[in-house]
Amino acid sequence: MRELKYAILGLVNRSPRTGYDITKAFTESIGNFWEAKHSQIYPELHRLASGGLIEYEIEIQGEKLEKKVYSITDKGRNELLNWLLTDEPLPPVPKDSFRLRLYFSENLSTLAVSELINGQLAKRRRRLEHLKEELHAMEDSGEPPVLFTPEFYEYLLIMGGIFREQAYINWINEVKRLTKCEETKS
Amino acid sequence: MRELKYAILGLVNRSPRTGYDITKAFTESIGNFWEAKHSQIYPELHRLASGGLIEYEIEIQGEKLEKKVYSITDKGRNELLNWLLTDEPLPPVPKDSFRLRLYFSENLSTLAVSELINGQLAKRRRRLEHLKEELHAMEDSGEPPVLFTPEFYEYLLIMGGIFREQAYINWINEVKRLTKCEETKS
DNA sequence: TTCTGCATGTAACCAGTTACATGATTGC
DNA sequence: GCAATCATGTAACTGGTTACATGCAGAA
Repeated sequence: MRELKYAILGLVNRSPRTGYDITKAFTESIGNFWEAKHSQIYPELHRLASGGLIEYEIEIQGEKLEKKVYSITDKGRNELLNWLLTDEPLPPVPKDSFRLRLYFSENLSTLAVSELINGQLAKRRRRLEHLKEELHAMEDSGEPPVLFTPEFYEYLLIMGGIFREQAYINWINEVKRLTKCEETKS
Repeated sequence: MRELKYAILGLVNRSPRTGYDITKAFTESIGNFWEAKHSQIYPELHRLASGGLIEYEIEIQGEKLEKKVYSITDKGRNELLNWLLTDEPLPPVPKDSFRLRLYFSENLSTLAVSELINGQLAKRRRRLEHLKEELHAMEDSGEPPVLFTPEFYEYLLIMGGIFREQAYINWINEVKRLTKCEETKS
């Protein structure tokens, strides 16, 4: 628990950045397995700063726009490393509302079920395509990522998203196959 | 949103049951994609009952133990069907703290990274084995589930869990392969 | 000058967890 | 008699979302 804390520590550990930068990061690569809105991030930054895990300098953009550029402290880096080394039990399975609907589909007509399934399939395919584009963008931009660098781990995590979404799609296809075996059996 | 509501409606729609029964269901098959504790379920049952979506009769167990057996009303069944037919955008990606740790593993030694990875792999394998046992238990107990029955959908959902966990394991194995390519390249 | 993006915050609410609290039943 | 399990609830808290609220900077 308290994992947003470590997500933020990990980001400001890579380089000093503003709350806005951090918010953006959660919509980019890291957003493939952790999301957070600015309304959660700003209060957390205040907590981390008052706990001495990060600190900030005010930078002026243009004439008078103030931005707070946060960087990690030794104490913060310590807590981050500590958390990275802790071994925790598997978290509960992710809640999944498509699965919940399918589970109760005994109440639907076969047509409605197939619409439910095909709708989900289309959305999952779109998500998969986005991830593949991200991966290809990384592969096209110069050398393959050097082992154990941030870019390397980013690459692995995008790959992880692709595996996850591909498996979801494979499962849905299997579901389609099984729900249609009366049609195809004849 | 408000999805616990529909999970409960779906269950009491299958057959009348107590809060305790519902709680148990969330630790069994449905627990592979939705979890809830009794402390969340009882208040929700009160809300659903006062909204007229379910109703209960008090049954006496033994001498004086009262249990409330809830059943669905027409209004409740209607809302359930309605929800089953609604099409919603994909929910945000599930939060995943192993992925978060791996993402920031640039701060770990290669040994620590491999411990992190192997620890996760072992836990995922155990979860996968449980799911496979559930599936085999279903397959062994008599006929294959009849299409479009609750048992059929339960079967599909356990299969879905297996696909999900298997993909996670496949990804971790790929990560292992990539993080060891210096060793194996020579 | 107008629109998009940069930048920071708070308040109210909702979902979910942990802990507290109690008591009956059944099988050994 | 004791332990496991059946049975139902509440309170305090944490994490996260939605909505409210404001204002500057840079580019067209």
